[in-house]
Amino acid sequence: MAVVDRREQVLHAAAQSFSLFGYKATTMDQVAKIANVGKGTIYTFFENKEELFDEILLGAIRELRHRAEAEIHAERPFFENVYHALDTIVEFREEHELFLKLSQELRDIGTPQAKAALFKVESVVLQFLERLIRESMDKGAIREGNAEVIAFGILKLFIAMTVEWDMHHPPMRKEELKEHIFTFLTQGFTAAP
Amino acid sequence: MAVVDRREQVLHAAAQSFSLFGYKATTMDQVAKIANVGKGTIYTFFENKEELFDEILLGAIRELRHRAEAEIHAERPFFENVYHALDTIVEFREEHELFLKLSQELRDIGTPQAKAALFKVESVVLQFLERLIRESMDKGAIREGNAEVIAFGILKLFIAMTVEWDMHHPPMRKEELKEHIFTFLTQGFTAAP
DNA sequence: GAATGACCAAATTGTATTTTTAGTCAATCC
DNA sequence: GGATTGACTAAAAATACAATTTGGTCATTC
Repeated sequence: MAVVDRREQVLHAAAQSFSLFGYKATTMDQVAKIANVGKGTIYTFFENKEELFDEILLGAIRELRHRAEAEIHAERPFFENVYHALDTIVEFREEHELFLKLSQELRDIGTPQAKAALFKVESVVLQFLERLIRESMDKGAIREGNAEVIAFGILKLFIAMTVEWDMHHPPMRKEELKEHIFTFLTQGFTAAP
Repeated sequence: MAVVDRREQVLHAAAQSFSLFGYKATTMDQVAKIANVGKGTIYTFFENKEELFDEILLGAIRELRHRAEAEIHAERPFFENVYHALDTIVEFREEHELFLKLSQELRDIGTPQAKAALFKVESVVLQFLERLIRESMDKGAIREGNAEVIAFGILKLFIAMTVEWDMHHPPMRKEELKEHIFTFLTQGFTAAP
C-alpha cells in the first residue's frame, strides 16, 4: 500500500460524485479532481465508468442488506421480521443520497444505468425476502407456497402502501401502515366469525 | 340531426386515430380527413384537442366500468367479486387499443396527456373497488377498515402479480394467480393451526 | 347558418456546429 | 522500472438555428 491509498481515494470521490450528481452527470474528470488523482489513475483500478459505478453500487447494496438482516430475529414472528426489514429498507432507500439521485435520474432522463442499478437493488431485496420466506416455511412458521411470487407480492404491496401512496395522499401513520400490512399478511379481510 | 351525423363521424374518427396513434401523434387534420369533414367542423363540436380526447377516453372508461360492474354479484363472496372484476379490468386494459397505445406513449415519450389519462383510469378503478369494499363492509361480509387504503393495496397487489410479474417472468397460470390473491385477501400466511 | 380550408403563431423536428466526455498512451516522476 | 499523469482523440451530447408541422381561427362558400 502506497503512502496514500489511491484506490480508496478514487472510490471515495466516486461515491461522493455519484451520490451528488447521479450516474450521467458524474464525469471521470470530476472524480479524478475530487480524488486528487490523474484521470489515468482511475483506469488502473477500474476498467471503465460503469465498473467504477458498479463498485459504488455494490457497497450501498451491501449496507442495505446488512441493515435489513439486522432486523431479522429468529424468535420474532414472521410478520414482525418482514415488516421491520421492509420498513428499514424503504427508509434507507429514502435516506441514501445515491438511491435518491438514481431514482430522480431515472424519472427525469431515464438513464439506462440508473434503471439497471435500481433493478439490481430490487432484485437483492427480493432475494432477501424470498430467503426469509423460505426459511419461515421450513420452520413451519407460515404456510407453504411459491416463495418467489409471495416475496414479489409482499414487496410490491409494501412499496404501494408507502412510497406510492404518499405520492397522492398525506402519508400514512406508521401504526396504520403496520396494521394494514398485518391484515394482508396474517388474516386477510374475511369477517371475524 | 343532419343527413349524416357529423359529430358522430368526428367521434368515430377520433376514437380510431387516438387508439391507433396515441394522443400526440393524432393530428386534428388527420381526424378531419378520416371523418370526411373540414377541420373547422371539429371545433364546432369540441373546444380543442384535449376535450375531444377526453370524450373518447370517457367512452372507454364507461365501458371499462360497465364490464367491471357486470362481474359483481351480490350473492357471490367478496373475494370472488374482487378477483373477477380485477381480472376483467386488466384484461380489458390489455385488449383495448387505446389503453395499450397510451401506456406505450407514456413509456416512450412521457406525453402528459397520456399520463393524466391513465391516472384517470386508475382513479376510476380505485373508486369502483372502494365502493365494492364499502358495501361489503356494510353487509358485514368483510372486516371494517379504511376502504380507500385497502382498495389501493388490493389494486397494486393485483397489478403486481399480473402486469408487473409478467414483465420479468413467465406469466402465471390463472389458477395460481387466483390462489395467491386469495391467500392475501382471505387468510394471510399464518400457518394452519 | 353550418361547413370549410387557407392561414397564422407556436411548437416541434431536423440539421449543422460546437462543446463535452470516456477512454488512451507517450511522457514524466519517484 | 513500475506507478502516475494529463494532453489528446473519437464519439457523444449539447447548442443554435432553419425548416416543417400542428392546433386553432375565421372570412368565405355552400
